[in-house]
Amino acid sequence: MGMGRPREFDAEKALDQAMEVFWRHGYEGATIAQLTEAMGINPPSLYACFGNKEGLLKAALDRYTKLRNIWMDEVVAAPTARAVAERMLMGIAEKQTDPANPPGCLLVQGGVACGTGSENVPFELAARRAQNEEQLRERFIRAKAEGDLKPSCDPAALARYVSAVSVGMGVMASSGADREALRQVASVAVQAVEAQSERAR
Amino acid sequence: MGMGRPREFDAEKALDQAMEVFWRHGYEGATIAQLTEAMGINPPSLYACFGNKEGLLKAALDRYTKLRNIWMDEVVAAPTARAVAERMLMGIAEKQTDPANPPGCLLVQGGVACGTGSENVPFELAARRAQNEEQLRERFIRAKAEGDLKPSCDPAALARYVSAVSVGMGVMASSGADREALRQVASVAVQAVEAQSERAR
DNA sequence: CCACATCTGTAGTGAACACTACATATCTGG
DNA sequence: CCAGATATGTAGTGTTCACTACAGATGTGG
Repeated sequence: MGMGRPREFDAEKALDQAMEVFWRHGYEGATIAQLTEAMGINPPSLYACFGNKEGLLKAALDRYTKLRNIWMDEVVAAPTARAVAERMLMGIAEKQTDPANPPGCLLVQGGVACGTGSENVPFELAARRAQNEEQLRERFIRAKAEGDLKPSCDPAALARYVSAVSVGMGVMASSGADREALRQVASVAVQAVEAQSERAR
Repeated sequence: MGMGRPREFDAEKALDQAMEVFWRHGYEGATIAQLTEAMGINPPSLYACFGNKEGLLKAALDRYTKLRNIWMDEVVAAPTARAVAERMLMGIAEKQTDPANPPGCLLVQGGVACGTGSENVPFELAARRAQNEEQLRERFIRAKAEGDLKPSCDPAALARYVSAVSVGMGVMASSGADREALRQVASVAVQAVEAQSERAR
């Protein structure tokens, strides 16, 4: 038996375009018409490939978080907790104002609140944000074990803090804050991590 | 000539209910049916009183920011920049996990990204968030003049930072973070303000 | 008590939405 | 080259959306 007609579009290129639409308009604000237009395909191809709108979002999130996790691996490779925080927040200041992408962060812009029928979308995004927080938490636990962070420091709280700042920066970026403004926020934020550090500065 | 039939509902009570719906579902996720049901009125009454959905949102935001500004006045009345930041962020930890309201902050949950036709809603929310940042900024400028903040400190950057943290906490709250988690974030965040303070601790 | 103005409830309106039926096209295995 | 399988494009489907026409109700000024 045959294998059927092959797909005529590149699923990853299409996902990149869908990602941008969700990023700019949010899950509910993005329409199938906008998505298919950006992806260069027709609705039946979208549904055959991704199931439904939510399936498309999840596929786009998979792609987004995959790239992001690679970057996070570099972030947590920094030598100290302070350096980790600085590398992360300064990097976020760059990324969230990169003109190649919509401003802000897809994991926030995708939707913090949704209407009936899409209630789990915000949870889906929160779960992916939690992954990054978890990476930070583990890194800070190690930092504490290494004597880099003070014995009184709570690594989980510190990870939550850095995660919260990055989310806040994302919202600011999406509402027009420029790169320099975000850098300033990052710069101040890092000082809280420094305050939790053993004098290594 | 007569003055017409008087309104049968309390506009402020109705606004409180509408506020909660927007808060929980966001601007786009909230439907007129949900809003009218929560407000206890029918669509024509809503449109006669508030113009349209966006007018209703603005009225709800007016009410929300009015109450919030009263609170912010108390916040900036704290004696030092550090105390201002602590009072604000700890207060936000309480408010954003108050079971009397939906979790998070209406100025964020209302919508950080919107679809075509509602593009100005995120700007509307951002403008109201900027009001609080402005209040903080002025307070920190004063703190610097008073020698409470270091001469090297940028009050605008510090205000942006505290504002960003509060937004980040709001997103965390809406995705399930409990009061204690937010308190921990606030506690860490304050240390960055402390680092900008002249030794008054 | 009458003219006028405004509110309220019922019952819709057209438009936009996510999603799909169906005919056609393009592949593989035999 | 044929049968089975999957993709594509056209053209819809029913549903839900924000919003409103209209008729009746309830007030005030003269």
